[in-house]
Amino acid sequence: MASDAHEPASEFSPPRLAVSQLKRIRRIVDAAIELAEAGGFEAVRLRDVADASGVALGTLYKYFRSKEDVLLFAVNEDNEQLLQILAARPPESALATERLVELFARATRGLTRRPHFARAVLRAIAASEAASAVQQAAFHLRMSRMIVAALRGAPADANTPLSVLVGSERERLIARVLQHVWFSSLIGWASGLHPIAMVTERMQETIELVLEPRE
Amino acid sequence: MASDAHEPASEFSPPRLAVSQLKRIRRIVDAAIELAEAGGFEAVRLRDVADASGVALGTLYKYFRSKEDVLLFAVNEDNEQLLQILAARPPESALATERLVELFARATRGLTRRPHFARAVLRAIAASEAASAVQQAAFHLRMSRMIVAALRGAPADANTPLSVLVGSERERLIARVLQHVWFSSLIGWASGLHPIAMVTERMQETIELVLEPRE
DNA sequence: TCGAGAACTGCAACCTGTTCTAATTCCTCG
DNA sequence: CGAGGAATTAGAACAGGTTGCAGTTCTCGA
Repeated sequence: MASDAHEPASEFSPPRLAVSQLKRIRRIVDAAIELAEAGGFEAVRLRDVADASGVALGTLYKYFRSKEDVLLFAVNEDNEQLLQILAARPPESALATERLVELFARATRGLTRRPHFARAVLRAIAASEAASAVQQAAFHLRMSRMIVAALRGAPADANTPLSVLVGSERERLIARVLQHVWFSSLIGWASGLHPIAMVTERMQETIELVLEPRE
Repeated sequence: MASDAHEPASEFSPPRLAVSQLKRIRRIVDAAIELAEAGGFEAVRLRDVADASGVALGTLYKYFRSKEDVLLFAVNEDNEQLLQILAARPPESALATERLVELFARATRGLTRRPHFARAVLRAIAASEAASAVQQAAFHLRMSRMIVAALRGAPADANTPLSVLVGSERERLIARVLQHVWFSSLIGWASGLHPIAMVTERMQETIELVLEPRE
């Protein structure tokens, strides 16, 4: 099923791509991001993406399986960047709960700074098929790494490959729970269930519930 | 935006529908469920749904805004039934954690008994627009009620209207967190990220993390 | 340098969600 | 009963994701 030429820059298949091809991919992704920023998921019409990036529709489909795939790729880039930033400037508070709250506040702000784009990628994540599971997993592993780092008050390690698991059993459990709540809250925001501020607020409550002993 | 004739049986607009109309809706929903059970989200082609239920496409669109809307309606029915069952036969364990684990085990089993249908509705939930937020909210409120009941070891109340909030602040927080984790895990399952057994396992871990004092 | 094969292009075609329309049927109220 | 309006129908039409194809261009190894 999962073939060879697909999934550019995936951390799993060695990139046998010429520079010109990488540039094409870049243009495709950039065009998709731009359209998504302007009008969300529906505004990303692949015909337009192809046009804007000076590429034929067929070429686009050579590199990406679907519309979701393009957006998933974009959000993974974003997320990778977040990891880099957090590695460089970790949350500074002395309290684990505060560090986590800050982590999620930053992540949420980073994502929803471009609300249309954020809604678009959330929709792409939620609707993605098994074929794109790899992308999802990468995102997940990256977030876990950041959460564990925040729990420990250590800077996140942006260099070791994602396949290396980090953290104790309990730390990984907490990381999973927080990610689930975050993701699900974001979906709720994207569906118009609640405003964005509530996402951060919910994360704060959740972090306190999970980390602090019962009152 | 939200108009009048839309959203049959919604708990918000008084049902001014003739019996014949209710029957049409029933046939539509049943046909959609059947197709979803057979082949998942993509197999629910609205032309086929209309055909199978002996209704014109236009009529279908008179009662439902979109494909997602039909599936959302179906899953809400399912969920309503779960609430009824739980009201009649609540989890029996003496321990709150065990009652919750059982609640989610039952809910998960009930949903994924028909895996294709489950994937279809999860996709519908995740991708739904603001227009369907009402349906989502109803689902959420119903789940909250069941969770709070399980926390207390009391039978769920299936009769008071959903608009009445139940539980203390803390109980509602726990209910939210558990729902988020559940939903997000299910999405992960639906995307092929992990097997269904893992959903139940993750719920168990999460419930213990949230309810039991730190080790 | 040359030729084979891969990459790319432009474009048409297909599918399915969604919308629209012009008839037709049904129901209700006077 | 009869008229008017709502509900329904069949079917066309439109949009955008996805696929397929025939021809052109690029690239790379011999």
